[in-house]
Amino acid sequence: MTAKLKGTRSRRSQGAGGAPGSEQEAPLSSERIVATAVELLDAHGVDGLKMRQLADRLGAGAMSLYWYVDNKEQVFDLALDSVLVYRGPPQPDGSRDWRGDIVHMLEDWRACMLRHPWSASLLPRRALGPNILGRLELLSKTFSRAGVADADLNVAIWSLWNYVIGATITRASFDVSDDDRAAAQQRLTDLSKHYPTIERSRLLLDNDWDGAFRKGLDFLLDGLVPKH
Amino acid sequence: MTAKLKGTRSRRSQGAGGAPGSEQEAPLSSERIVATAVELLDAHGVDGLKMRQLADRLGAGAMSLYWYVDNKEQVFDLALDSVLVYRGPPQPDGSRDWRGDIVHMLEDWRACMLRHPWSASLLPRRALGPNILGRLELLSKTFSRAGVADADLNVAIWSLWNYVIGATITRASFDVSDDDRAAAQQRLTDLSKHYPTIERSRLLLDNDWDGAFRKGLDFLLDGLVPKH
DNA sequence: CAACTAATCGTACGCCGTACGAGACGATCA
DNA sequence: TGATCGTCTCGTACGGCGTACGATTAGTTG
Repeated sequence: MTAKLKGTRSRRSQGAGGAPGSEQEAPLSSERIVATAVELLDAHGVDGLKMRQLADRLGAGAMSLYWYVDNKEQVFDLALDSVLVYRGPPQPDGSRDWRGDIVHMLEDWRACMLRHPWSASLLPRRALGPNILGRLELLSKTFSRAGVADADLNVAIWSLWNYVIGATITRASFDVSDDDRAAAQQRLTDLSKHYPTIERSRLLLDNDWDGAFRKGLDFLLDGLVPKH
Repeated sequence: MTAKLKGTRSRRSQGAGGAPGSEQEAPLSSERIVATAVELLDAHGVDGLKMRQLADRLGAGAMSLYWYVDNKEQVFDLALDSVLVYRGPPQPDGSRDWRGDIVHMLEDWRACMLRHPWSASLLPRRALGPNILGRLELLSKTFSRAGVADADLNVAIWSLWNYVIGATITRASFDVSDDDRAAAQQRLTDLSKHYPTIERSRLLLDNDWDGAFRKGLDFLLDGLVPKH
């Protein structure tokens, strides 16, 4: 029935009667669907992804997608995981700078998600894909290398995971399309009015997000690994 | 036109012809709508809240709700903020145990959100309500009391905010209805199979979430406040 | 030729949020 | 008294969504 194996691919209709000059469409495939879904998600956000529009963009009928994916949720799962491929730490392996490796891994993770602002908020409520698990596995291995084990290891992994997810979601939620940046700023300024400490610190207005992320990360790592 | 002021309230129809014994409904109001929305969100999650069902539960027609709220998004905003009221730290004020106050505030915040698992994931993508801002203001004041100021204060607030949000979202996402707890466990066990370090540490299976939250929080606070 | 499989997609169904406008009711005023 | 108004309720309808179903086409295999 609904076999999801990539079979041999060949033929393609290009209109009626062989009219020349019509554009050549690549054949439909799971990969193309996912790649196009990522484009649309980047452009319109989570709520802006519609199956019909996705199919349109691929030059296909809406229901054709369902030969390759079970449902819209699976599109989310695949798009999310596809965005989180990790090349690995700069020094392939035996490096003893475990802390540098971890920081690199987490900053890269955050950067990947900020490049696709929908991804962070999607991650916690969707299934874990191989790329995400690969990152977790690598993180665990690196901590082991640093001498963290057992219960401490789980505490470390989850603390960092939580921190990275939270920081990225928060950061992404403060991004707005340039169109209404002014309006958003005004709204935040007004909001602050009745909260003096928040207003004085300009907490909602300008922040060095990257620097703050890095600082909190350092503090966490200071505590998470044994004295030295 | 669409005035949103709570006016004088009085009459209520109770069916046709004055049939006796019909149940008395409280009049519709913004408060009742929000309270019932919270009930439904608790029961069915973010995607499970439908305007028609909400109206049904209130004994009203679907469109009656729109006299009190602009749209569904506003229902989310109000429900979210309504869930985050904060009673304040145990020692009303002048206490010098700023760290205890902060920990209390953040653990209470996390507890509030875990009581309503939909709230954490909603918070970052919805408008900030007065209760949330009140918590932030109190947090800022407490840090000021501890001698943290200016840029450091913003770093501290956002690091903690990120950590709490991330921890709560992650924690909530691991909660499943008891029905399919077994299935979920099995799925995670299978997943771990190909990731040896994850499997050995049982990272995805059993965790002391509360303990881990508290530990990471302590590490963050250790770093965020000046030596002493 | 027939039978089977892989792939495409038009149509239709049920559900959603909500625009619109008609009504019901009490209060106000001529 | 009746006309008018503001407040509140809700039936109907519209457009858009995800997707079930089954017809259709084309290539492969006998």
